[in-house]
Amino acid sequence: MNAPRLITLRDVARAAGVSTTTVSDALSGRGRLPAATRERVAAIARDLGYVANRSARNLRSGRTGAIGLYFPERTIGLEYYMDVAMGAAEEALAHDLALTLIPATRGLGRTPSLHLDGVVVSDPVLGDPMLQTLTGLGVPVVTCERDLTPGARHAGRIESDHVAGTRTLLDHLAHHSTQIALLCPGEETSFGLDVRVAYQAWCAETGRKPLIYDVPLVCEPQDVSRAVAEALRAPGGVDAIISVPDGGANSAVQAAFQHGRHVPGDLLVASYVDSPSLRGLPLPITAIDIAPREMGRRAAKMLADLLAGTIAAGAVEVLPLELMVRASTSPTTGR
Amino acid sequence: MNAPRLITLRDVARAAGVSTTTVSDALSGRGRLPAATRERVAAIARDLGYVANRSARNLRSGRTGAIGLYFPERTIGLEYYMDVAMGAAEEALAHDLALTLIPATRGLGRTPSLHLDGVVVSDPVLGDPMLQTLTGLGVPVVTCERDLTPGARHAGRIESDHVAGTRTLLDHLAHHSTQIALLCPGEETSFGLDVRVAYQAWCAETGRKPLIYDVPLVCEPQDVSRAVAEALRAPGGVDAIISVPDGGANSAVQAAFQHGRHVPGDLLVASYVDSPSLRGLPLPITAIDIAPREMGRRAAKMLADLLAGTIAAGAVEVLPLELMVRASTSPTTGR
DNA sequence: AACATGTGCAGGAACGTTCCTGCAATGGAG
DNA sequence: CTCCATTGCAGGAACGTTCCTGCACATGTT
Repeated sequence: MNAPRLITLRDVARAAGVSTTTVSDALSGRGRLPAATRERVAAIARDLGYVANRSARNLRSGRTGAIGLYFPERTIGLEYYMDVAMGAAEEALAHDLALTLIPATRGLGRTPSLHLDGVVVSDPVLGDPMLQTLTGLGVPVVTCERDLTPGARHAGRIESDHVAGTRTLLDHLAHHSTQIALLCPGEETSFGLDVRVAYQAWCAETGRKPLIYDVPLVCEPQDVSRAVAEALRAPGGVDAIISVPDGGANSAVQAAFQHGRHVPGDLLVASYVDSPSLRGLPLPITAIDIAPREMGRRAAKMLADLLAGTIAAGAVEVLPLELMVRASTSPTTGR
Repeated sequence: MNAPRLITLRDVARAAGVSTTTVSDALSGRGRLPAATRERVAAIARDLGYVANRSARNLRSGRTGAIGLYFPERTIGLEYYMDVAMGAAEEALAHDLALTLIPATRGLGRTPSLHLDGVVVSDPVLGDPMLQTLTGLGVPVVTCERDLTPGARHAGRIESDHVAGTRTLLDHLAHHSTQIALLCPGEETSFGLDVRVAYQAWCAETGRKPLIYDVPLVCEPQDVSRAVAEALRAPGGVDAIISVPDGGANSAVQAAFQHGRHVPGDLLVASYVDSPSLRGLPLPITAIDIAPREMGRRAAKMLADLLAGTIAAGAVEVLPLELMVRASTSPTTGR
């Protein structure tokens, strides 16, 4: 029942007739060894089924071998973060790092000690106390999207061009609509802020009146229903609605039905954030694919590169967005 | 920029004028030490801000300090697993364990080495090659729901009584309906199997004809739409539909609308798996709350207890289910 | 007084790596 | 042939913890 006494460096060294130093160097690519020796040792290690003990390696090298992932808790829109998490986990594993989930420590009495080499924060929310905790760890932080906290400086960032994304979506909707309402979370995230600002700028340029309806970041379906009801009462009417949060568009469509509107006949509905649940509905919903899996993947890769010293702190990467046009905004083709 | 040379046991020992052994014993509760000494040492350690080095502890004790979480990849229904993950992460942290996400290693060339003290598998799927990989790690495995693999024996299990849950939901629907269709995934999971079997038994007892329509475990909205269309064509008609997968009920309602049916007026729709997105829709959908967060929490706790030796292998725990009656199955109160 | 028993702690060997240092052998330049 | 640089490897000290062993002292028992 006990662990079957794993193979160590020393075992490999004995089998190869060399020192542990040589084995370590051969496997890691360090030291001055001819290729022949490296290969011979590597072959023996493989045959013996040697796998390096992580705790020993970590102890010696002062690492923990793990990076953390933190994101705000939500009751809807979790598909996005799930994808981010899976992308990050895959990429981390490819770099020999474990991806550790960091729960929001609301109820915990003592602050648990987090032993991590770095942290990925997906969608930092202004005022979230965990942000301070995590940056206080003294390890590199890579954020997905910008951290709006004044003076916040992180080791790296992946971001999407939400200004461009918003404009693309608006331009698309403008083909068949004139009054476009935006159901948007507040300015606690760079995401919400950018979409808002881009929307306002676009409205100003095209001479339209901006119609923004707040929905909370932690957005429940009833919040969307309420916002839709309000939007439909707008003076001058509304002939298109963008629901920004992931998953909100379903509720928006249903709410519109309840108010006697027909999508896409006399009302276009789009989501800003795409998600699998929007794709195959009886009425598929137009959205922007913000590639969450790729987001997680890139963030983990950037963190791994920062830790390896391959890249320097302050890196920023921009992820492309893609507009997915579907039936909910195609009045001519939609039935 | 370098790590600020953390406080070690030796530092505390020097400050307290004792040996490292004494400090280690005092903090861990081992050894023969009077309470006075323990408290004095603990106070000094606290003052110095001592936090134990995990790698060293792990190396010495042969642990990794981390447990893994694995679940099948899905394109819908991720909210459930997200909740499981968060519950598990919280509980793990409370036991000083890190919760590591295990991605399905489809594309990875080499099998990455997983260094874990134990694994939680949420919803083992029959035939999933990862199951073998994970049990092959030689560490305790706790499953959420049963593993249907023949001969599979795991260290522990948390399960829900889906037979009881299914009967409760069916009894509820029977008040206002006679022909109840079931949109159910196959028998690769104990969950799908139990719901199916319970449904068939209930139908036999109540003298009804079972109407089962397969939907894949990895269930896209169009799968649900197709199944609904088929169900509505059933000879003798259908006046209630249960969509088993998380998130599928939304699509079912929409599909029913498209076929000219009114929910809950002339068709009741329920989900088996509850999720936040069902709760606050304009038409809230009846479902069984299977408490995913608690599921994750319990699984992590059981694994931690197994590792600590507090409980013995073979433990099984059953989680209560709760029927959440909402408007989609209340033809009298629903508008 | 002699002896067992228990208490309070210290010493030091591991755990499996990494990496710094050192030393023989080799090879070319003078 | 001598000298120095380079190559190929070995020795061994850390990293910070746990835990086995042992020693001194105190307290009871005959």
